[in-house]
Amino acid sequence: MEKKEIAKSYDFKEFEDIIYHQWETSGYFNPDNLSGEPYTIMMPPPNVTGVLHLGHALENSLMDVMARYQRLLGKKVLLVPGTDHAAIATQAKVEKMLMAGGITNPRAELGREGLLIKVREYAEQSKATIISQIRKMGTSCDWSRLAYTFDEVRSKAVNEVFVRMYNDGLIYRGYRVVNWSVIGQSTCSDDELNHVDREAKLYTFKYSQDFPITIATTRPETKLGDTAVAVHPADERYQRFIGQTFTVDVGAATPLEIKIIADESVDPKFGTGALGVTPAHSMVDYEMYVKQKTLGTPIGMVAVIDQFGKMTEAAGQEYTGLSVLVAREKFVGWLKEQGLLIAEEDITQSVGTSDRFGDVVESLPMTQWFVDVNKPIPGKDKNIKELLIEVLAIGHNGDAGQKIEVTPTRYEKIYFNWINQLRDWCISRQIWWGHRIPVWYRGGEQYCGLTAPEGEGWQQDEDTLDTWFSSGMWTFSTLGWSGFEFDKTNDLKTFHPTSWMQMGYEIFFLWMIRMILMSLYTLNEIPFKQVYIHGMLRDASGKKFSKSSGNNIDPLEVVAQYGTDALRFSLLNGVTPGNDSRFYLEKVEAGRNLVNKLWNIARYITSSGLSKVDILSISPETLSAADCWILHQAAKTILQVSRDMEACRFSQACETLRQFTWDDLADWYLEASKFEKSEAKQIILQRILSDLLILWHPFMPFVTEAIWQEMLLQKDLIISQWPNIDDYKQFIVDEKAAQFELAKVIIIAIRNARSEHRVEPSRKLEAIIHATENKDVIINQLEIITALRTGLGKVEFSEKTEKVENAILVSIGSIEIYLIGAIDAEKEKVRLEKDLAAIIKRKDLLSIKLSNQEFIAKAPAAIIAIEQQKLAVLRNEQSQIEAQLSSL
RNA sequence: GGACGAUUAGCUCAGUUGGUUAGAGCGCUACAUUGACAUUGUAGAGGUCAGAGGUUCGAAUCCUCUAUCGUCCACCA
Repeated sequence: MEKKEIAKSYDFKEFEDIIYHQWETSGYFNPDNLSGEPYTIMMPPPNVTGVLHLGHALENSLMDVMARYQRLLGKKVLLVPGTDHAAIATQAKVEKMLMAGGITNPRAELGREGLLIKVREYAEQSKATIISQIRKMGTSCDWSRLAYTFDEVRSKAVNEVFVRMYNDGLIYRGYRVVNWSVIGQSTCSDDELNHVDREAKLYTFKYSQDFPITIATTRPETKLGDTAVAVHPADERYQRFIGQTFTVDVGAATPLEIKIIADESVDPKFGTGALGVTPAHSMVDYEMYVKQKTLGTPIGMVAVIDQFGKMTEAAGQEYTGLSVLVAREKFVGWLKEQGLLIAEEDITQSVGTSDRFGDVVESLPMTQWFVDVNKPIPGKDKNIKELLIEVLAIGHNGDAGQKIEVTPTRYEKIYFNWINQLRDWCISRQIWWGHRIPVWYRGGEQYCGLTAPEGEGWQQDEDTLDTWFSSGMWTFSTLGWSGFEFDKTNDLKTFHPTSWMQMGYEIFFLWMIRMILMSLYTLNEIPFKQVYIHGMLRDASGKKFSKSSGNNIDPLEVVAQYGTDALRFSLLNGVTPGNDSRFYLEKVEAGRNLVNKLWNIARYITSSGLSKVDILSISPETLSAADCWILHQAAKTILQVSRDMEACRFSQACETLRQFTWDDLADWYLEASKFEKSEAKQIILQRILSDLLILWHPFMPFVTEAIWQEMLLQKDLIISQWPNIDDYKQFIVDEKAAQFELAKVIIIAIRNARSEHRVEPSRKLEAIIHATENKDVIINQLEIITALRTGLGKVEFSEKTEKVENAILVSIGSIEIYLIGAIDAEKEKVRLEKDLAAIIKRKDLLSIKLSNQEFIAKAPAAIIAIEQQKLAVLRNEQSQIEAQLSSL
């Protein structure tokens, strides 16, 4: 057979783009061309705010590892790629760029349509970049199903769900206190806030000389809108005032009516133990306001700050139009003049800032749209909160088959904790980039529908929806769901609920909860069966990657230098679910070295031509100890890796594979095969290589595919079959495999001894165990120890063997070791005698090691059996769930 | 204040549900070198598994407490 010259090292540049193109055109990324049980993963859609970073590279690696593994198991795998329009994030980014370009107020100068054109241009450009980057990572996604949260199908789905929820009374419009970004001119949800510590002054004062209670505040200007003072109900100092109302004039438009109320949440030990209540400008105070209202003892609400961060007329003539900071000084000045200010103290305060715009958010009462999480869903007699708890606790409607599993499980605890404090979700945003709220107004009329109502004079709501409203629908909007008539698309029936979802813990609640909520509400199905939480990537010193710290690394640059496989390996190896990991180039280098090692193993194995005979045609009796051992190691590896993959222990799987590839295969078996050549060895090597490529393929798709095609001359690695150990089983003979383990120990001991005696080792001193054939060999460690100690009868030397030149045969017990590569056999013999003498001196070490061998000697078949059982358990559990699901 | 992590070799981290002698990668030291591979090979040094108690035949692993670091949530009016 004619063979072409294979390069000495793997050149990824020569293969990656070509191979990706092959995959794409092969059609195997598209499950329509595959058969088997469906397996679905929806790519968490990257925001169209720019280019992909290493975090995305990690996500792509994770989802692709799983997708490729499942495909090799023979499943109909769907991995849907997509992008997210990321409402606020994208608009904020474009506005910043426009402002940097000289447009001081983009919204005012460009208008709604004008600004949207700019944002759209930017988004489209980002999308193109992102998509090319995903390709570069080797992600095996179905490009024919590419989705975008803001495209036509997805937008239709958004409107459809909004209208349904509106009609079910789950979406309502209300006047409530919300987080407001003055710079962004928009609301922010609680989850979009970052809490930062800053210096503040705590002022202690009284509203008036005759007011009985002293209060403290860091926001004196808001006190112009106070309507109550709250104290702890058990606080003896203030109990007698509870229920009373005082009228005080602090300069606001109308004198303040301050009612003394009792509230458990007041800490009697903090400050004066009394709290001035400003319902309009504090979330906590607003909640007291609501509580008082339900109790039938309402208090007032006065907004003194407007949406531009300026004081309103309600704050009084002197304050109207002032910024909050100026108003604060003015009010403090007034308190001083009046002798009402009692103390002023520096404290550190934690304030909420807008995630996207960076300014400190104001709490303002506004009319906004909300999703009610406490109202029972019509026809389900459970509210959203209860549903959210149910799916993780016992499964949807108590069905264990509809239970969501989270890896690692500790996140489940955090989830429940979080759901308990879930408040109504504010879904309206005062920005323009996003799905516009499908509600129209005319006079006092309000209409909600998919399209504008008939008739003149209807005005659509100006606001857009929170970006998570659309990404919450991602698991099914990507499958073409967009309303009643599409409810039962084939894709939806086949691929939903999806099988596996992975996300970073930083968006665990933000996104996961919304996906569950949307899917349960819309389809009455869980969105996914398993969630895998990954940690954040940090730089070598443990810092977060960010633009501001200038430590950003472009994944494409790493790929250009080391190749995609090396990068993927470095991202997956040494990383455990839910934990942060550090990224540094040495790790990528290690990956590259491994990739190259694999390439060279393959090069060596295939260099003498390919055998056409299959492993099954070998008769087990003809195998040497080394053959038997490597087949056993291979079988064990296959089982362990399979188990690790089932349990999402990707790092562990990498480690197991690396160990087998480098230590077992390259360093021992391949070396042994150099001087114990046999036809069987070639067949075994070829078979192991072939299976090894399949095992590695999810982690390093390119190099495995390159070897598969270039050296094994085969096609379609991507849909080949995950190795099965049944073919290996018949070759696993405990005694033989154990003999090789034992030989390894002896060889290492000899090497040690050489090294201790500073004996120059001959060039390439290698050794191999040769099982005595046609004899029942029983490993008797005592026999061996005795032989080594005494150097008597059973240790023999011979000058040469028939098979290899310059080799010395040493027989120890029933084991024969060939020491290979000796230049001078006579000299070598003398050395070896010395070495053996040294070993005998170190008998403690040796005997310990040999006693360890005793364990291994019994193990091989038993280990295989145990591993196989464990894997079966893992897979069985899953197939039981599948069975339950399909029976519904 | 509440919750959740982490603490293992010089560095970065594994450790599969308690099991014989605690592992890997990188780094370091010594040695080797023409045919699979220097993106290499062989060997070596290096650990009181944060600390203290407890459970157990047996603990890095389970329980309690302490210390240090980190993250999230709530919050200081």
